[in-house]
Amino acid sequence: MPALVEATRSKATRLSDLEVESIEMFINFLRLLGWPKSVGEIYGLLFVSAGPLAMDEIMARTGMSLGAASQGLKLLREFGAVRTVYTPGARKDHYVASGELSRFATSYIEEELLPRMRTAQERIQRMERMMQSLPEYDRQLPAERMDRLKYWLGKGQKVVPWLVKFLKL
Amino acid sequence: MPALVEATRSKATRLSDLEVESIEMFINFLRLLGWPKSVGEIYGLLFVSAGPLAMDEIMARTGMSLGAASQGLKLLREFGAVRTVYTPGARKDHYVASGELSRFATSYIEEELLPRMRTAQERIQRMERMMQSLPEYDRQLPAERMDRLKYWLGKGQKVVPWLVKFLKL
DNA sequence: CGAATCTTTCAATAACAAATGAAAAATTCA
DNA sequence: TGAATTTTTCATTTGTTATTGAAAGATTCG
Repeated sequence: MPALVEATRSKATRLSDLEVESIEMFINFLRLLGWPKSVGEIYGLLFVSAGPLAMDEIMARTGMSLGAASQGLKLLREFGAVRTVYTPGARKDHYVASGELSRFATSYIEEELLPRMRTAQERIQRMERMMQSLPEYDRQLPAERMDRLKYWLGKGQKVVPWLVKFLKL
Repeated sequence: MPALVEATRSKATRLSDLEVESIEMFINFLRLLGWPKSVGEIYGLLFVSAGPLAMDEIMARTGMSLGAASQGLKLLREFGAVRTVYTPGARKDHYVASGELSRFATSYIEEELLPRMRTAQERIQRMERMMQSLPEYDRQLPAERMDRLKYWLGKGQKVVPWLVKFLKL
């Protein structure tokens, strides 16, 4: 039996109330950003962990599968929400939660919200061009709504960079 | 054959480029708030519509089912994103898109984000109490992370009401 | 009132997203 | 180098959410 799987079986200690509380909190928050439950589990566990944890420990404690642990950690690493720490004499990677919680919010804004706002901007331009060829009567209402949309998008574009700066500290 | 279904079949005119553009835009935006595609389709269509549309027209134009149209319109009505207008001599309800786009953002903040922040607040208090019983050494790191979380949550709680006010005009 | 029309509901189905775990790839150690 | 260990990948399975459409419910009109 491979060592990793063996460890997973034998080390399956129950989660403490503290860990459960933390995990639930992050599952809920990260779901808001469209992240799967497994990612919340990993981060929540690491958040209240006294020291770095290896992947097999995360698997054992949460009961999640190899693939979910690997992919979740990869994702969290990419977002800078988790990092590996050097552990002398250890072969496995060991992970700690980064304290930079704002990364979750800012990466959401930068990678989800802002791109969509840019796309919307382009769409609006195309739509206004298309509306030129509508008869005056058909143009009226949509044109008013477009104006409101542009106004609101402009607001968003003003507030978002400010918000990012504010969240980053 | 019921009149509604008959109408649905016969009126299935192709969507204009303008309508497609609008629909795609709103599908993308509303997905961000966790709303299903069908809702984006309805709102996007109404947004560029020159006049009120009845449910069967929405079904015919988008090709969506009776149930999806009914449920989507109900949802949009509840959020105040769509409203019915009086149409003399008409039996069917007729819908228009409300110009109040900020409703989407503010309802998301008020109904999704804020409740979770409140829950998090409670969890944090419980977690701090639980951490009392940890040995000093095990408490150190989690305690630091908790401080950062509290700091960040406090920031969020300050900025959100301000943001809501800003978006509401 | 009662027939016709319109709207909502909801059980069944389809579409989609997440989790699993075996196999491949990469890394480490002797 | 090569055996052991660790990590990643990805086809399959499982679970969740959205859509469908028939039936029930509500409304309108004569």
